[in-house]
Amino acid sequence: MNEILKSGAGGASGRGGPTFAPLYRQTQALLLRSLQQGEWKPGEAIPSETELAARFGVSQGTVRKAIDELAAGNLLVRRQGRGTFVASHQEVRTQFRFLRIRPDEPAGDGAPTAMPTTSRFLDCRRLRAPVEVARQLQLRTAEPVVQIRRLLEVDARPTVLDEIWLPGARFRGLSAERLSSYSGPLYGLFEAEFGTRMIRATERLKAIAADAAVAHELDVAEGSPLLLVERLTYTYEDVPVELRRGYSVTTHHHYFNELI
Amino acid sequence: MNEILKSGAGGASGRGGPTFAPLYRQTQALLLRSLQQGEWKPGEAIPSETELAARFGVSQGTVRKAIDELAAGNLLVRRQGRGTFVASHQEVRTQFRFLRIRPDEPAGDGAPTAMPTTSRFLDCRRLRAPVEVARQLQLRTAEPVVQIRRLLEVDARPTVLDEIWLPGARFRGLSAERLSSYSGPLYGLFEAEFGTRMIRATERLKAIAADAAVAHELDVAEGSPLLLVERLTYTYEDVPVELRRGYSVTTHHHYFNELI
DNA sequence: TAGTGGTCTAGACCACCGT
DNA sequence: CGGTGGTCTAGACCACTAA
Repeated sequence: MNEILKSGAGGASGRGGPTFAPLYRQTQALLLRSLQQGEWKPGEAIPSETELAARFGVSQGTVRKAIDELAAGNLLVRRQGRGTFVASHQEVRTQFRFLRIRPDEPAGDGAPTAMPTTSRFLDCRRLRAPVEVARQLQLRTAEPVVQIRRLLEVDARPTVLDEIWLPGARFRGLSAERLSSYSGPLYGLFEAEFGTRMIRATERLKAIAADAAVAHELDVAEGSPLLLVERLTYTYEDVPVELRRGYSVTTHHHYFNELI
Repeated sequence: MNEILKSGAGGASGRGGPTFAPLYRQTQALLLRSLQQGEWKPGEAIPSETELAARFGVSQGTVRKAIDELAAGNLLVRRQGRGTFVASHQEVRTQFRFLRIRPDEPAGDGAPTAMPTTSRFLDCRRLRAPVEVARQLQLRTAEPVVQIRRLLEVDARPTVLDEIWLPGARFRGLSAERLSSYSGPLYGLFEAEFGTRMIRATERLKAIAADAAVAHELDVAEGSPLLLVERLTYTYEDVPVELRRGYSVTTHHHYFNELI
């Protein structure tokens, strides 16, 4: 199981020839491979820094730097005195990393404390991917996809109508029953049941006028301004695995963002 | 000019008594103080790591870690072989850190290449702070503030109407002439002419219906859905120094965000 | 008490930059 | 070439956690 690092591995430079990646990046790549292959599952501890240093034949400091960056990217979580763990969407800390809709009043800038959110599934169907969905998910048109629609109620108000598209091949057993029998974050289900961990996402926001169908679901007047959040979510190696369109009522809520 | 660090300085713990901050955090605090006091101006190089290590009486590795975090927070910029520089809003890299509106089509996820943006100033007035503005800027109601209104045109389309509020005391000589005679990013002017550097910002986004006045400026129909971006910008030590309300037309543009 | 991550050091060497 | 940041190491000690 030991891996040997040599100068001369991986890395890509600007022009032509391949360059040499620093040891800590090679170490990082090996860790990423193990994570992707599921050697350690979400929530589990990875080996200690000393152990990894021995395995990879580098110093502890080098392993440390490799882990540092993975922890910064929310792939790993360090806990002093306990170890380093594979991040999981089932944990509370990670809960609000991807949900940026907040009630207007209470919390200042920090994460909302106990925001009573319930998710109601409307339907879950298997379809052939429309052109635009296929393009964004990097599938061929008409490849099988799963479409989920659900309503998020925050503070007992219907607030977000989500329309979620997933590659059919990757989410084979996904069904309406499976969804409604599961409580907890959707991404938690995905990582536990389908081995697909959402790593990062890009979002595009627009203001649009509610059409009749959406207005009805959200209990607002047709033509009301809605916040449209289009999200593309990626798993390891920058593979897009979820397209999501969220239609949000922002009369008592807002989308929160921090620029650093 | 030398500073001596001892165990026992700064830092705040959960309960009661003060705790000891690690050396690299104390170093960071000293660097921050120098930055805030303008010992090194935006765009200038700070002393080398070795030099700082000697000045603060710590090892180079400790200075390095202190700088690492400041660089991660975009306060400093490292350039291999050249030195470490105070970040500046006058540079091109920093340009799009705070402007998240992008044209729909061209660029993928990367920063837009040569997005033709022109800023037209509508007015610049000195007023007494309305309640809500005062609250957010942590001023007393009716304290003097500067209000700037401007129109951003992207790709020759009127796209964002900005309404900017600044504390009057901090921006004393700011006037319409000063603004129109200055080309370049607003934050560049603020840091160069008023010694106030914008460090981070929080934004709250909503979808709203355009009222008559805003609709007229943006050349859209009254009631059209607009993206409202309310930004609170902070300088050193988390002091809020700018409140901005941006009304964006998102028919051909969107607000881009990345979740990590 | 043993094991983990967190801090700190000193020193070596490399990669890059300007002169 | 000299100076800068970037990498890597080995070892010491601290702080926290769990058994």
